[in-house]
Amino acid sequence: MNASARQQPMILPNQAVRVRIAPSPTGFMHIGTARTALFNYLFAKKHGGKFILRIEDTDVSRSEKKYEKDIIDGLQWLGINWDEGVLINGDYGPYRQSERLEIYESYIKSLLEKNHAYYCFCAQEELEAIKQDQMSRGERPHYPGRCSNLTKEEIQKNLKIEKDFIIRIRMPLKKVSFNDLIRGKVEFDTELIGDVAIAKSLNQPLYNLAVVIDDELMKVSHVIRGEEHISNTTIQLILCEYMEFDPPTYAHIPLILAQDRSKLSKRHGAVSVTEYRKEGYLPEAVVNFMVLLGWNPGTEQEFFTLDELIKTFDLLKVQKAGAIFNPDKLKWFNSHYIKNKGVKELLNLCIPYFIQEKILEKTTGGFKNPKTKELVKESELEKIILLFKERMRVLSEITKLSEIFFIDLPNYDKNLLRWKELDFKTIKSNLLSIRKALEKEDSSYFNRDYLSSKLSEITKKQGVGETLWPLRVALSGLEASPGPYEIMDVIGKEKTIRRIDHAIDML
RNA sequence: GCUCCUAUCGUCUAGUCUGGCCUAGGACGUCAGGUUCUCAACCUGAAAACCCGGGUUCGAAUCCCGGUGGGAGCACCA
Repeated sequence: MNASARQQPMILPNQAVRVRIAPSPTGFMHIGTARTALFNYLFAKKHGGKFILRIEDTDVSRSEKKYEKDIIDGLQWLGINWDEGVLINGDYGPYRQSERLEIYESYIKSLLEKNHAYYCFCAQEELEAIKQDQMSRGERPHYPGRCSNLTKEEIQKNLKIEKDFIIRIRMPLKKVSFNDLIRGKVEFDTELIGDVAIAKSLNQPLYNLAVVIDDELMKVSHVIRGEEHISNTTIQLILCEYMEFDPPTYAHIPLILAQDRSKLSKRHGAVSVTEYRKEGYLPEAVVNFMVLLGWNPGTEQEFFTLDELIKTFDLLKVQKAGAIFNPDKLKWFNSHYIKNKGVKELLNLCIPYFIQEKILEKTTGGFKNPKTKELVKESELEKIILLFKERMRVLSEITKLSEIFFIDLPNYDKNLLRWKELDFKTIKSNLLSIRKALEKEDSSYFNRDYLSSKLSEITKKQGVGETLWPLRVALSGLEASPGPYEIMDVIGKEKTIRRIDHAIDML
């Protein structure tokens, strides 16, 4: 590939940009599909074009409504909104292939009439055997063309006895090339492909046929899709030729790879957008992360809003090699966006996790702790959120992190109260003096800054680590937690004293 | 196996078209230090790459040739 090949005109003259994402609802939306959708969306918006969502559900046995819903929900959640397509409609619908069957039928008939396609009555098992044989001889497996020259009578006879058939394209022998926006000139020899199947019956098109017809009818100008479709392009180009369609401009984007460099799939863990959403990733983070897999603006900017991306995105700067999915970087983006959220918004995002883990229960006025039966004020929850804003990488972590605020007394080994080599006697007396000082304070003054200044003298006298470590452990029961003043601020005077007493009792 | 695509730190990448500003820049991660009662956050620093071999040139990550590695596709799935 040379650079000059990439300097193709991006937009054909006098042609409106119309792109699409065409997922098949056979599984939860893959992160790769989401990224392809994003690239299409950005390209459309950048060029003032339209972005279409088309559902490719021609395979009835594998398609399910719940997956279609997942795809729709996922795109909406990410903020990748389509201008035309399912749910929205438009001038070129319907946008579900299963609702376009009669459209395909006329094209299939016409291909048959023009002898560009033919009926094939070969049995599947037979074909499978041929394929195995070809593979063993080191050939690329392809249909040998046995039914390509059946007479009209033979065909009629077979149809009459209702012999199973499929429809194959009559592949011309030639070299087919196209100019890929990302890869430059790509060339294939049709001989290696053979007469592939394009329909299961007159109104059951297969993928290659259906895409071509829909892209034509929906006036799709640019097909931006995953690299795995490069070899399909040849078949689609021939179909365009046969049906006298003007083919779209192609751009094949690199794949998202797993750690082992193979195509990212379910066996590698979470691959669906829904999974990330459930775990508590923010859509901003997912979008920001995805766009940088295989593309970058050439500047050192790392954080982008969708609007900034629309301005900056450039298809020609998309990488050609696959990009490994790096979960650490996704988390890093996520924690960045969490840190930049307002408390109220963040709280609302976290509440479902509290409820799911049965830490909070909805009541008429607000929330209640189902274990202690206490009411939990929103202001208290906000304080908690504030404490963990910089500590959580994904929202679901909030429940585990904030556990100590929803229990009666922490449970821990008394050795944890030990600061360095300090003996239990000193620890006990240090805690006692703190307790004494706190006892005098009015509970309404129990906030972090006030307490910190009030206790600073004792702390200095007894030693900072010598005082604060046991105090913090007494309050949290944890080796790592927010600071003692912060905890006291949240739990208030009464609970603070109780937890300190609990520690003293243990010693 | 065959066809196509592809190649800069462990990972995402800048730089390649238009050779010198590259003793190769940034980010994630890792490590060390600072801050600090702990953790996180934050700050500072470090280690870390031009796939290999030839050629062209005063000069190559960048241009040319030849290897090698990696990936995808090869369905009556999409």
